[in-house]
Parts: sequence; C-alpha cells; structure tokens
Amino acid sequence: MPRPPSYDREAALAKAVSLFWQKGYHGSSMKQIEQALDMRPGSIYATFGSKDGLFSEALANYAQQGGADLSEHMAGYDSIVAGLQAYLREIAGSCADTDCAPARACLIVKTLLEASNTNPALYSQAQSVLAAIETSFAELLESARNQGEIAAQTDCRRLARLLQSQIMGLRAMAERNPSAAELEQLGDDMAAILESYKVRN
Amino acid sequence: MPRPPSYDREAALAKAVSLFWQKGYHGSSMKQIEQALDMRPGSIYATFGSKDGLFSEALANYAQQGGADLSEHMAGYDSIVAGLQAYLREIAGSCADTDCAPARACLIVKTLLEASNTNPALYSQAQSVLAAIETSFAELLESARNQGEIAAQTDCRRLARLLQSQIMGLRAMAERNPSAAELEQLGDDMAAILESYKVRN
DNA sequence: TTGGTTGTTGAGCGATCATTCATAAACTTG
DNA sequence: CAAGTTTATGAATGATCGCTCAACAACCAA
Repeated sequence: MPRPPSYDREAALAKAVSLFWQKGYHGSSMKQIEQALDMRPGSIYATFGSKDGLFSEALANYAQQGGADLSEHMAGYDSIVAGLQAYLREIAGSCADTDCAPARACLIVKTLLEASNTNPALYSQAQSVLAAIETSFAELLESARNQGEIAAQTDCRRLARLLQSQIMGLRAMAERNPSAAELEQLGDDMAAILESYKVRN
Repeated sequence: MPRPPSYDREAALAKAVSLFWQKGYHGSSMKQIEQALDMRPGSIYATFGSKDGLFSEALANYAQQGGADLSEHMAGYDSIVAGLQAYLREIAGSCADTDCAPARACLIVKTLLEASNTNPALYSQAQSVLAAIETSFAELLESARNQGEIAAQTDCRRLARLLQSQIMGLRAMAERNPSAAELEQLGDDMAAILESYKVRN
C-alpha cells in the first residue's frame, strides 16, 4: 500500500559521514547536508529526526566501519603485536594518500574535541565509542599476553590507552599535511614503540 | 586629545582564548564573545576587526604563551631529554587537574582539526604554529645530540615529530576525561619512549 | 570652557541557521 | 481505475548568525 522510499538509507549515511568528517558538526549546515545527501529537508527530518540525530547515526556508522576494518586487518596476522604494528603503519600510509578519505584525523576524535564543551550528547557518544575501541585494543593485547608475545605482567588496559593515544597523535599529525615519507617514518616510529613491550627472546 | 580605551586589550584576549579554547571557532558566537569579553560589538570590531581576527590573535597569544611555558620549563633542566620527559609528565599532570585550564586538548590542534576543511586562513595559521613548535623541539633535540644525550645519528626533526605527536595524543586522550592516575601513567609511558632514544652509558 | 578627536554603545542590518508543514507525487491494494 | 497510504517537496518559520553605523560619551589641548 505505501509508497516505498526512493533513497538508500545506507548510502545517505555514508555521504553524511563524508561531509561531517570533513567539516565537523558546527561546520556542516543543513543546506550543505541537503546537497550532499541529495535530499530535501522534509525527507531528512522524517528519516533522521534532526541534525543531531543524523550526526549521531553517522558517527555510529563510522565507528562500526572502523571496528570492522580493525577486525579484518587483524585477521591477517598470527602475531597480534605484529598486526598492531602493521595497523599503525597502514594508518600512516592511508593518511598519506591524498583523497583516500574525506579527512585524515579521526572523526571520533574530531567530534570529541568539538563537542566537549558545546554538545554533551555528542561528547558522551564519542567518549563511549573511544572507550569501546580502547577495550578492543586491551582484549587484543590480553591475547598477545596469553600467547607470550608480551610480558606476563603487562597492564593491557594501560598499554591500550598508549596505543590509542598513538593513533590519535598520528592522525592529528597527518592533518598537518606532512609528506608521505614523514608520515611513514612516524608510523614506523610508533610501531617501534610496541617493539619494546615485546618479550625478549 | 583622544579618549583612552577603557578596556585592557591583553585581558580581553585572554578571555577570548579561554572561550575559544572551550568551544572552538564555530562553537563560539559573537553573543557569547561579547559576554565573555564584556565588550559591545562595536568595540570588538574596532579592536580586532572581525571574529576571524579575534580568533587569530587569540590563537597567536595562546601559542606564544605555550612557547614561553616550554622555555621556562626547559630552563630548569640540565639534561634536555630529562626536561622533555618531565614536560610530558607535567602536561599529563595539569590535564588531570580539573578546572586547571579551559580545556585539556590543545587549542592549536583543535583549530587544526576544526578549520582544515572550513577555514583556510585559520588552518594555515595552525599549521604554521605547529611547524614552529616542531622546530623548537628539533632544536632542543639537536642540543641534546650535541651534548651526547642521544645518539649522534639521530634524525632530530623526525624525533621532534614523534614527540609532538605524543603531546597531541596525550592531550586528545585527556579530553576523554580519564582518571588522574590513568593520565599520569600515560605521561610516564610517553616519557619512557624517549628513554629508548638515549645513548647507552 | 570649548573644540576636536577618539571610544563606546546597542538597535538593527541582511544573511543564514535548523526546522516545520501544507501540498503534491508515487506507489499498492481492491 | 479508484481508494488509501506513505513519501517527497520546498516555501516559509522564528531564531540567531556576524557585523555596521549613527548617535552619544569621554577625554585632552588650547
């Protein structure tokens, strides 16, 4: 009986992610959103409720994608530490590619910094997402510890926070638009940090 | 002959820094600025030209203060590496203090991320400031190299970028609002990274 | 005092902000 | 086709955006 929607919800969300990733929450006007999604205001509000609602869904979508990327990446490595080291280098490499992504810095971190004193709901969401990522890293590191890759007395949550800080720093630095070589060096140097946590053999 | 200004330019700038640091560029409206500076729009525009101009001066002011803080800090240390390690720990400690500063994350980095795809002038300014800070670190590290603290073949610019990334990551992580203990651990872990660059003795 | 200069004020500018809703269009079912 | 239901549209909303400027206030030199 009803008229079916003419747009693709997932595709619209992907476009929203791209816009918000580039311009942030305050930097993206509804007019720009309408243009990016090729939707009229009525449809946007019927589908996502509000600008906040759309941003929230976009952020969740981005985080889910990032988590899937990490899982997929780690599946290719027997050694967890080696996988995490390669992950750091991969981030450095992808940030070096021009127009590989809408922006270099992480959307979650951008949201954390932008929303911390202006939008409690988005700030809280960014905090939750980052806490979940920290937990993912901690679980990976616990596996590494169980496999004897890193020392038995390693504080995995603590090391997970150090690792997450590395990624935050790497991608923030990438936003300075350094050369590809400089970014690769930085990725290598950060990967080397993990080396010192490995069990001596 | 003329009527002297009734406000204190430096004091007004300090208040602008505080507001922008908290809410960012797009998140600070002229209405909020008027209230924070206790100035009427006419006076603000006569003094700073525009919202962009005010932000630009505030950012420069913040950066200068940061540079002075670094110099003052380093003056208290014979060992440059030890000074930089203590600097990382000091940042962690001050970020842990509630209401020690308007925000934890660095205003320059916040500006870099917010302005990169919305405001070329501010983006460029943030880039310049960060490049200058990188150079300061590189010069400090060159001195450390000359004094034999770190290996003679050390690439000081490269290490300076790693150091700057640590600070970016540390202060971004601080915006997640971790416990004081967790932040101190993170500062310690980042200081320990520099340990591995020291010359063995 | 007075004249000249500069600083301060705040109402109000056009533009844009996020959002709404009456209307029109599109589709399925009977 | 016609009836019924849902979606799409975009002009229009009040609020707020950054900003201007004519009028006024405050000061100094003469």
